[in-house]
Amino acid sequence: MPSHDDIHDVAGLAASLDAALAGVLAELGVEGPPAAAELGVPSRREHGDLTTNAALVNAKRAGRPPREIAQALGERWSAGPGAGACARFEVAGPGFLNLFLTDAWHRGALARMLVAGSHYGRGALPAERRQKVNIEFVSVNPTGPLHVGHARYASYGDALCRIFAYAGHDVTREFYVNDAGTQMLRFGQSLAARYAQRLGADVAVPDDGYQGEYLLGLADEFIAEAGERYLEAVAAAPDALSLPADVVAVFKTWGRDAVLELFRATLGRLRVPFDVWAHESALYTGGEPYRGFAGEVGKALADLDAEDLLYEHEGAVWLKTTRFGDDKDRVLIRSSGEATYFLSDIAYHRDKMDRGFEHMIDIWGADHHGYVPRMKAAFTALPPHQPERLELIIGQLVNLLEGGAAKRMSKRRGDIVTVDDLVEAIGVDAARFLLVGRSQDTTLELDLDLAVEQSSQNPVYYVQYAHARICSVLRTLVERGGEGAVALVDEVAAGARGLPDVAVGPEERDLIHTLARFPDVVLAAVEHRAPHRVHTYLGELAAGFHVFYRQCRVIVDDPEVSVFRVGLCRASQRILATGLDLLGVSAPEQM
RNA sequence: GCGCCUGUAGCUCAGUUGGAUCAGAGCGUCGGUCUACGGAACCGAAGGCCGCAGGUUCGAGUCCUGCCAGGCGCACCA
Repeated sequence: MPSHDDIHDVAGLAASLDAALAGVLAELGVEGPPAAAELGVPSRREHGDLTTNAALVNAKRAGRPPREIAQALGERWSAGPGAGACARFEVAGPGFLNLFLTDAWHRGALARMLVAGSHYGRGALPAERRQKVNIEFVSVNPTGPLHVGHARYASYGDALCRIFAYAGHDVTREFYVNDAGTQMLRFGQSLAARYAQRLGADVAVPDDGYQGEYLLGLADEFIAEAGERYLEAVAAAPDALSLPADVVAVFKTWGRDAVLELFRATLGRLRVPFDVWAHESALYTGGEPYRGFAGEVGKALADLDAEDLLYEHEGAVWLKTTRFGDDKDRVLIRSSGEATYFLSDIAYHRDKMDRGFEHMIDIWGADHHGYVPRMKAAFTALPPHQPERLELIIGQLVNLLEGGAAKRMSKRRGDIVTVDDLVEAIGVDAARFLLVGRSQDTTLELDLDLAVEQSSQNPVYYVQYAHARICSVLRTLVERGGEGAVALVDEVAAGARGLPDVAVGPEERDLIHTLARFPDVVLAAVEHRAPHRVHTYLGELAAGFHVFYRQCRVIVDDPEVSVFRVGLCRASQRILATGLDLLGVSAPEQM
């Protein structure tokens, strides 16, 4: 929906400047297209409404002083495509071109935003850059409740998905369930032990099992469903570790499904939905076995064998990951005959490629970053050998403080602060805004006591307040008989007319500039995989609105001024709501 | 020892991927503002050699190198 042919949005204006620049350079006899320049809103009002470094960037190739090129560009643009938009221009500093735009341009820009409504900036990604993308995140093994660390990745990943989709990508959100392997075995054994304990038998939870109390609750649920049917079998074993596989399997499977239900509920409360729940265990079933493994795992082994990348050593089967930059080769099949986690992970990514994703993103915690080189190597080893299609994003950890001291969490000890605890304490909106407010590259300091104590001054309320305030103003306007102004703005939004011909004041101008940046912010957030940019932007937009609001009354006698300001309110309201939604935060109409 | 991330105001963090007073925001502290549409707001002050030292160029918080400090990793665990 983005049209780059209208000068009343920044992208369109940039295109018209590019055209003028090309003309200037052509006159100077420069071959080829101009170097990419930046067009942005300067931080200082004196520097105009928009400013570009186009002359600076192209001066070297043109062999002329930057200021001279800027002057020529300004003249050519203001006389040509910029005729109605340019009030005046200025060549500044080493060669910046500062553009001072007319009130008419600002009104036009605002009108365009109103027409776009809650879709302003949607589809900002050019068609050729849109892809079918799979984003996998959280992906924790289903052995216990989600903790605040997971909440960060969940919030980050979900926001990234929303922003990708908004910008134009076709996004699939995926949760990989690690329900095979040793950890699940321990989990099943632990649950069996708790089950027996609840029924009066003396079976200990394995030392390296899951000690958390939540297992008692799960055991009770299990008893409610299955009764004492398995008590004899469990109590007969000398200890939980030596339980027969078929008995453990019952607890493993039931427990997994129960925990996954908890995940769904918790993530649902956090507003983090998933399209696909991919089970590791499912990778081992179906089709003809290869090297003793069926399903996707067998296919992966066959593929790697065909590339001549497997070998046996000390009873284990290894993959030559060193061929692709890893420090050492890695085991795929242990000497015991069991698959490693690495093997199923390879099979899993192979399957993702099979499912036709052009681009795949995995979001991992920093504690897994040592795993990156081997995963990259394995992915490169698999046909069609396109490592750039797999992107591994490493998110830094959450540092939990309690009483000013670092708190260490351990799921096996059962000593954790859960996502539900956090949401219960400060609410979903505050939690999500907090968790997604910082770059994923930096460790997040989370002082729970402080978060609870200060939740009422969480920055999220500043942004939400701006939205609620606008809703309130518009309500009041209607109550006082101002439906006419609202109706006129509706007509502008429908594209039926323009905004009235009023002068645009400095605060109004600033607010329009900020609003106009939104599509660029969305693009930058996609480009850098950085939802926190939307977070930062929303703070600036809310501030800009509050300043405008303080200075400019919306409900005034002059109907034209009123309509224009209602338009400004409406556009701000829409963009605030859209931006908040991209972060999974609500935009309340009153607080 | 090797690898990844981080080091900006008292605290928590931005800084549009090299641009102009670029030293920024929020919180905290101190002081102001509206008898009008929501004061969860607005305005102002104090507070920083952007970890340290070199380098690259018209120009560096941003890029390169070397140190220093913190976090996280370096399994036939996941």
